[in-house]
Amino acid sequence: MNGSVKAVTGTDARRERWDGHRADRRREFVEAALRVLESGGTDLPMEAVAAQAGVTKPVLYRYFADKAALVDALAERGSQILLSRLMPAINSDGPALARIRAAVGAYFAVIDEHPDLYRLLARRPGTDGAQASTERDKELISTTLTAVISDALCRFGLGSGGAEPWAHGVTGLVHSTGEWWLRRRSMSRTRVVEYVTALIWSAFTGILREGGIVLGPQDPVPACRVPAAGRPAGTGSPPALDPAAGPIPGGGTG
Amino acid sequence: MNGSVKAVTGTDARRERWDGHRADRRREFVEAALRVLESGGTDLPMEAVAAQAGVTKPVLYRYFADKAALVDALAERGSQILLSRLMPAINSDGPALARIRAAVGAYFAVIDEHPDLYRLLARRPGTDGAQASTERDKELISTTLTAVISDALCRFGLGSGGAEPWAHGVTGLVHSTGEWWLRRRSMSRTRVVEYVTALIWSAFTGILREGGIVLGPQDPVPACRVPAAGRPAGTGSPPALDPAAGPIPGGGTG
DNA sequence: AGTAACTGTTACTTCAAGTCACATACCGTC
DNA sequence: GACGGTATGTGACTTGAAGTAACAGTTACT
Repeated sequence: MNGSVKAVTGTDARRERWDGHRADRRREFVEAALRVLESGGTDLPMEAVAAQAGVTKPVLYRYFADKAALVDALAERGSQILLSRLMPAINSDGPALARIRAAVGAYFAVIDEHPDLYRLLARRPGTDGAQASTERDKELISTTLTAVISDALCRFGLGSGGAEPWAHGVTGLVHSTGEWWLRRRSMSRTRVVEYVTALIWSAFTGILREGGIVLGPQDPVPACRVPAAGRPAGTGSPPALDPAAGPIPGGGTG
Repeated sequence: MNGSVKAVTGTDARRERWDGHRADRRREFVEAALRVLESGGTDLPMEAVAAQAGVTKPVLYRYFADKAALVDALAERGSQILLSRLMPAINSDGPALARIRAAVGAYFAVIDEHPDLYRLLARRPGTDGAQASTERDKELISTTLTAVISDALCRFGLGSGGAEPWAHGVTGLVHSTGEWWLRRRSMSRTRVVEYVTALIWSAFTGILREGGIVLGPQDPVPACRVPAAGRPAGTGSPPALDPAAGPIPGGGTG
């Protein structure tokens, strides 16, 4: 009889049996790596990861070409964790300020829960240098933020040329403050969050104000529909801040 | 006769002969390392540095305990280069906006000239982790900025409690945008500088505005006298941005 | 039974960091 | 002029982690 898979699909079922299994296995190792990070310290020896997963190095190397690949996977995991907390906050309804505060709060909550992962990804060991997947995680976040900012600017009828640099800027702002806070913890989390929120809020409203728009803390902004991934940024010019050096309306004395 | 040093100072002159020589020698190696960075790539093998200096490893190791120490020295050098361009810009006279622009411009000019050094210091290899001189350079810059911001806030009669987180935030803002720009160079330098300046300017004026002070692009701020090193930040609370909402919604506990 | 895909192991190579043992040069002291 | 303290330098080593090679067992489809 031929209930045999081969007869039905035309391929040897011994091949397909394992499809998708790789992904599971990789996840296992990522979990193991996370456990090593939690217990261990700042570095992440491959041997320890393998041991934590209950096997030896060569097995690990069957699923990750090298250490950079593992760290990459960790980065992706980290980004997922972060974005899954960040996006609901950013996309929540409510006034803009509350959303910024929620997003910043979520960010600090995440790094508070996963300090080791954060530190690992912050300064990549293993990712030696330039080309190979340079910081796909931060890039992913910045890209997402680019879309959000770009969207917001468009809604106010402003050029979105600044979206990309500003997204990277804000990402770095939060990131650096986060690193500093983790290192020192010289103030409560709610307090840092409040300070960071104030800074971003000021920056945001200030940019709008340059475009002639005044936004109050309670004013709503239509929720962003985040597009699939960041468009490379639209067009527009940097605001001509300095009335002496160019056009643009009545100096910031609003 | 005894023109001998020992007779005069009480110590063997064979000891003092070398005082201060170490510093010179270390400088030599730092130069060599810079040359390696320029020609080579992203990594910095000790052997290459030694070779570049015309000697072998053990000699290098007589002046630097380990690689981290060398990188530290490079970081210090980098900070010096950066601060020597940054501080005149920040402390120049002229309106606040112009000074911010000059400072941001100086920053980008420096990283444009020393991209490899910048990249090395951005993600420290060798500095394994926690304790040993964690990023003395960025810390130094942030500390200096803390002083500047703190000073500025005081001049406007505002609490300086936010100076430290904001300093780290702004440092990170510029840093991240710089990294992104170096990687991509998708816009001209003057353009990024303008965008970053706009963001910082907005943040700055916004913070002042929360304190009831309106600052225009042309308005001067008394030049900062920068104290020797950053005071640990003063006192004050985060601005209560949201008159309606009391405590924090997002993120959970502090 | 034969075999394609996995499972896993021990033992190796490689490479850079860092150390050891040893040899030489300068120059002030005696 | 011999002595010796501080430097100069080298080649050969050790160590540790990344990554590889060769080999052996298991499962389930053909």
